[in-house]
Amino acid sequence: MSSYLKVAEDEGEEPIELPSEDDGTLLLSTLAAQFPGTCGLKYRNPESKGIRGVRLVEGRLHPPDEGWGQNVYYCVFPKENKRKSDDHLENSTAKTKRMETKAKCSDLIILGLPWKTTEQQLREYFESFGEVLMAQVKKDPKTGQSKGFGFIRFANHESQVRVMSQRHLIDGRWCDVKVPNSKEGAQQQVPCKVFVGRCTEDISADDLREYFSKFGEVTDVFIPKPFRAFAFVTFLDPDVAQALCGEDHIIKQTSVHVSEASPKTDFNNRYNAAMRGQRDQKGYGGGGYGPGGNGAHMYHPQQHQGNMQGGPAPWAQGGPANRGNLDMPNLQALGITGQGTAGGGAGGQNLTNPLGMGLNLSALPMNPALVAAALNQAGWGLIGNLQGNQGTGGGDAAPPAPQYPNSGQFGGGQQGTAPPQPPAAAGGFLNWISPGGNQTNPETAQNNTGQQQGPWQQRDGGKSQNFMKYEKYE
DNA sequence: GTTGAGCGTT
Repeated sequence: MSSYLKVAEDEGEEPIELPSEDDGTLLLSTLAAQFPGTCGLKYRNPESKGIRGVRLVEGRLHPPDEGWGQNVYYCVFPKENKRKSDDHLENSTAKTKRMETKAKCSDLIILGLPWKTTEQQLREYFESFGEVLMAQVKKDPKTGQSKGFGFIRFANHESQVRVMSQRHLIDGRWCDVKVPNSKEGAQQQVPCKVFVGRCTEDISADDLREYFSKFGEVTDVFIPKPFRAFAFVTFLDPDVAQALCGEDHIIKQTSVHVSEASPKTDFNNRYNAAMRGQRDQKGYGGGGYGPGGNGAHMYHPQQHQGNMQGGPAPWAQGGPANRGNLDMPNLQALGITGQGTAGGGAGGQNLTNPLGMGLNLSALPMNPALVAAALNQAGWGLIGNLQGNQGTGGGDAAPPAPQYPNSGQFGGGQQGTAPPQPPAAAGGFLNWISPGGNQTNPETAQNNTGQQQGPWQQRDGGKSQNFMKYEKYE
């Protein structure tokens, strides 16, 4: 049984009660679900009056010796520390940091916003990830009704990268953040997402997440409703996703088949079919990840060069890449659209990856040190989890004791059935948490109830045919 | 029953 501890964003703020795991620890992911961007906890020691930090090991926050007690714990945000530590960064970190600040930000689209979320709320939510230059909620000009999506722009690219690599619980709904379609070269390439076919109805999102977590951190599971015998699983690391493609896996005694997740519109499918086998002539900056780049498998061999100077890094050996031999990060999906100007003159770069040697994001899950450097400010707790997950290396090595960074749902098993929709509590974020501390797992809610979809069905009326923007590719 | 929902008056 989990107990609850009080956590507030800062002193003077109202605490939220968060559930601890059976072992008494608090998952950083549980914390981050309520306080995005948090990297740790601190509290004021009642005896010494001093501020104490909470031990964080592999994504789990450990209670003080005397237990969580009635203390109110406060979130630690990376930005707070940044100013002080900036000048004392180790070289490698400092370099990474400089590079990151050179990468340009682009607008990001936020999909799935609650109708009631305002621009101010949107801004406030994302400010915990970094300076927000712009926040918009798109509305019907006549009625003022939100269209359920919006845009933000960060000042720092690191914030953008961070925000794009996870989903966001905003006002009780899970929202996706992506580079908008309208941005050049922003097609989702090198999918972190795989298609899982031949699913049976008794395979839940949790089952999929649990099963696939042994290969790498799973950032999302999507099961279309009504049941259609397939699902999508998204990994943090595109290498992991790629490596699994083509394989059969047995989940709950069912053989499921993993393959590439293809773009979802009819147009895109037609487009892919048309482009397959052709060389990409334009629009994809050197070819590669574009649907027409290299046949069904979107990796372009040349693109390895940028990352492969002198061969793979030792820590990469035997990693998931071993099965797919794929080293390119999902740069574009992370919003690195080719505008960056990473310093240094390493060879082997190419047009598609101007950041080349600098920011090998695909390495993140396998190289905690680089993770630490690249996501330094984030804290994230990924670090511990990634360390755990890298055990996938060596091909058939026994999976590490799995960490489940995103939920706490495994600690508690099938905890709670979510309400069909979070209550539209009045005002403010997080009010959907019932006062009794009766938290549900919104992710489970979204993926398992099949009803959470809320306003989505009504949003488009099935008339979205925004194909015009693709004309340039024909 | 093997491909998902949503993309910007500037």
